[in-house]
Amino acid sequence: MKLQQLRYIWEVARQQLNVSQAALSLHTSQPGISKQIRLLEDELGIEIFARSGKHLVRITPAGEAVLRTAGEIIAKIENIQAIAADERRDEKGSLAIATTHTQSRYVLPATIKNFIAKFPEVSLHMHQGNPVQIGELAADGVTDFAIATEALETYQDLLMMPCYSWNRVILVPKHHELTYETKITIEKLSSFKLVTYTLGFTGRSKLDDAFEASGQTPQIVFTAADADVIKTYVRLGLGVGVIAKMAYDPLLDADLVALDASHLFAPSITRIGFRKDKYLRAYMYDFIQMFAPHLHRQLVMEACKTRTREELEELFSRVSLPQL
Amino acid sequence: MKLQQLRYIWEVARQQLNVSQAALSLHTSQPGISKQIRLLEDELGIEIFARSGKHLVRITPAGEAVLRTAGEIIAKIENIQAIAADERRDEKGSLAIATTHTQSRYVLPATIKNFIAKFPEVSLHMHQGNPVQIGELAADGVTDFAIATEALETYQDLLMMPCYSWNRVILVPKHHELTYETKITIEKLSSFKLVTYTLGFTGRSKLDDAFEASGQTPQIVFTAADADVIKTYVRLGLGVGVIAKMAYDPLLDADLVALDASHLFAPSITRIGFRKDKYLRAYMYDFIQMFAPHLHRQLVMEACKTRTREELEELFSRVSLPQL
DNA sequence: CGAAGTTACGGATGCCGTAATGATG
DNA sequence: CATCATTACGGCATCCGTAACTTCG
Repeated sequence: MKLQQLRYIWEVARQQLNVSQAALSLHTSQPGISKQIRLLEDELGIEIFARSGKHLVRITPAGEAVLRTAGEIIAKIENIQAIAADERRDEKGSLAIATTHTQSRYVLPATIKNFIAKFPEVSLHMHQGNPVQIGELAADGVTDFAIATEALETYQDLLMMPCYSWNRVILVPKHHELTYETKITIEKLSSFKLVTYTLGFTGRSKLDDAFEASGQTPQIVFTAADADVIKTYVRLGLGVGVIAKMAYDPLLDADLVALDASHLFAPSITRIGFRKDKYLRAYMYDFIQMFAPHLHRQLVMEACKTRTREELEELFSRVSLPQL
Repeated sequence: MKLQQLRYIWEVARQQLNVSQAALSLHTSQPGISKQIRLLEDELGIEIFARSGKHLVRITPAGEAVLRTAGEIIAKIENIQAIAADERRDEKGSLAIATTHTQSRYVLPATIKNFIAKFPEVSLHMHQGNPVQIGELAADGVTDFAIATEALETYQDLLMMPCYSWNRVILVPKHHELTYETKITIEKLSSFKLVTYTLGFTGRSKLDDAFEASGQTPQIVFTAADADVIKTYVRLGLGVGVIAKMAYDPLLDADLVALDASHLFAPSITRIGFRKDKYLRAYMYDFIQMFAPHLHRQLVMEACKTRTREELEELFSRVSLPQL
């Protein structure tokens, strides 16, 4: 069994069983991969991929188990390389982040600006997706970090740490009637057509919860995965926008008015996470702290030592989160 | 980086940095290992072993981290092979058990007899040692299982499951005055010279606890790691023996009398354990159940899923242990 | 018939073992 | 001086890439 072979089967699985695609992404030849997979299967005496004629059509049950283990091995190999690079005080490296539009467009730019100033030799790779994809990317070891607000509890393998708490603003054109309200209520808001995030994005669930709790049914006429699209439709007069506060840019969005809605919705918490068995390069700890100042190296290391969600929550219960 | 190189550094570390020894144990040549270690260190750009001249004298701090990770990788490679062997329904394999003299001499023979009858193609390897060594052997992946009564709580990486509960007998020559006592007390026992287990072996701590609790100081004149030695000295008239009940053989020890001492000491629990990240072959599940019938495959799998000691204890709190 | 996987084959890399050399205590 | 690690070197396996072939949709 060779490491290459494990990388090959892993990449083939990642590329939906397309060997040619895997060859491209690994910068090698298709026949080489094909052959090595065959050799590995022969050595193990089992089929990892089920074939229909010459095509790989699915992963066998045993293959599932082998691939999972192979993924863990590959991650640990990368850990060894990272340990060595840290020991060498090598400033070069890469940082791959999976996150949502909201984060990469509105929150991360400031952090990343500082980060590249301090670590000019680290190459950055942003992967955008919905929270489920983000979780998978980090859990599969494709990215170093996942940053998102929703749906990240579901990944057993990810260690998630709270970064900041935030709430929403109501976005309306200038002189909209809501701008004259002294205190907007959920009931009042229910009477308007709303434009907000798609289900599963950027704390959308808390918004639904608030309406549900007050017994109102919101008139949501349009949803989008990112605030830029929402703003566009608010400008078109489609309805009242409800977006994350950090997604309102006072300069670029000067034509719109943002009304604070913290009293209407429960705050959401944005988290950063990574695989539990991941070795973090020194600059990765720095990145985390630049993004969330309370997450200093010491605290992150302690979080890594926790075994259960309860312990983890207890650890962070003593930490006060920044409010956005 | 190659898997061989990881195996090499791992074995060198295991052999107290003796490359020649590692070469022997890996059935290869010393220069080959030497060279591959150098190549790996060059590739990583760090030293894994610190050298004084040409001798490896210690492991560098970075080397510690690399070696730990290498050990995990090697274990996972073995897991892949085990998954494949199970899938092939291969009855061949090996089972390495680290345990104490008490277990291998008195308790395991029955289990092993059944096991080899059912799995004649599995080769068995017994490693004997003190509880600390036993824990290390299993934690390092040298053996599949650790079976012992003491000191196994300390290994974070091992999943320990209770097998049976047992207590002690007092061992005396025939017609010894204790054989005429209707109910032996701790106080009475304190008045005799005692021969029992060495500290750290076979539930010795419970024995000390019982004397401590009653404010007595036992007169322990001789200790040994195994009951055979203890019996020998009881036969010599050195003192009264206190051994595990299962170590008394009515046939072979017919010249001695075993007096039940369950009322004097708290019961001890013997446990079986293995590395948490270990894949268990089908026959390993069978072995566990042959040794401890309540530990059926389903239960062991559930135990593997627990994350904390509390969860684990809760799982087993509902299970009644056999009493020996 | 085009896309994708397998077979065939030649070249080059590199791993392993033997033998010789160099340190170490 | 005996033990142990490193260097030197030759043979052999094997891994890779190109080219040709085959199969499936």
